[in-house]
Amino acid sequence: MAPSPSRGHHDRSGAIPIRASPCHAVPSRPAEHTYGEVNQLGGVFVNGRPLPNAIRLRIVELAQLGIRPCDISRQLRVSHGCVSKILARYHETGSILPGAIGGSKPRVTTPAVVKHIRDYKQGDPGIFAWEIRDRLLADGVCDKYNVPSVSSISRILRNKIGPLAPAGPPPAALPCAHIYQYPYPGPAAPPPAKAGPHPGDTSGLPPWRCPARGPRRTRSPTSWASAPSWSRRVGALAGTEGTTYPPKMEEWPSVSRSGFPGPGQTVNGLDKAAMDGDIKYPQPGAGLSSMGTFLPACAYPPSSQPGVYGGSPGAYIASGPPWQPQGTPLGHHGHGVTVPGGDLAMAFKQPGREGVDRKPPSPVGKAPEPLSAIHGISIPTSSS
DNA sequence: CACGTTACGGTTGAA
DNA sequence: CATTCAACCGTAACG
Repeated sequence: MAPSPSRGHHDRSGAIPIRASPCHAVPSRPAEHTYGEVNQLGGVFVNGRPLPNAIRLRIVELAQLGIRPCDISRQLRVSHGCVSKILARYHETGSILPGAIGGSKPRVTTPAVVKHIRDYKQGDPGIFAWEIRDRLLADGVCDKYNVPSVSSISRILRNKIGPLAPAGPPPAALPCAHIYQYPYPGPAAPPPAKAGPHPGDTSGLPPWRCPARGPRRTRSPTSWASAPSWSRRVGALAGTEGTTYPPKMEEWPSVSRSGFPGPGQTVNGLDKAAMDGDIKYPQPGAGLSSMGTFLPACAYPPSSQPGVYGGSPGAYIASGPPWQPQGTPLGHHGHGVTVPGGDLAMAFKQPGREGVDRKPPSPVGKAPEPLSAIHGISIPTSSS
């Protein structure tokens, strides 16, 4: 079918000339073991999957240090579009986490909604689905974003209310708004939450922007930002107190949500282990230097993964793009170096830096300080 | 050259 | 259990 129905309107090049992996992994065989592809910058990525939180974090951190997006892009070997997107999101939501992937939107057909539909139907058996929809809106049961589609209502009528069965279980009457509650179950992590979303505390990142709270989106209702609730994977980091992590771990274990542990703490508990994992993830790249060593891995838990970034790092990591120009000097410090995200975060917390951070992409004039001071990253601002 | 935007191919997970 | 669908992803390329 149409590839991207909703999105496009203009067709850029029509056919994508080249895909990311110039050399080996031919796109034609996606599933097998092509878990890593190499982009034009030599960075490794997995098509369809979010970048590791560590990298996302790094992007934001570097930006806060005054590094220009283009330099961040080069340094981390992440496409500038991606850098741009992540930074933009961070500015807007305060979170570096990717949006919730997959699944469905929050169910609009909550018991309460179904109950109302049933009521409407019982009250007027001849009522049309669209009328029900209107009434849901009119009665405030739903708002325009939550209201079930006409087809959904039809289905509900057919499947759940078909025979006009007597009302079922007492649905908690929750106005649509409640649908969007944060379900975070997290038994494991006692949410520091209420405490106070202070900048810098658990969130780790110095929000140079206030934490995303409250309605702020301008995009589609379901988009990431608005995604507070159902996107269980989102929002842990920045400003939000999410704290509960999906047991699935299918996502990124520590780095992200643990939120860059503050100063001196063991990173929440998983740190060590998680870090270990990180260590195994070598980045082909150069610029990352010490960073590179611990970055991504965290994201890809070896064994538990269904198959994705599994097992051998080697498989995932292209040993380096053939065309890879530089041979990083920083290449590898022993793997022991890993500076957990926490360090970086701490670095940020330095007083004084704050002033600078607020800088959006453009103004930045100069990098205030050589990152090297922080973690030995050298920024080739002049590379080109 | 920098960077915002978007087509595209991809993954994910609820329905 | 397999399929469908709609969300998100990052890259590459356009502008």
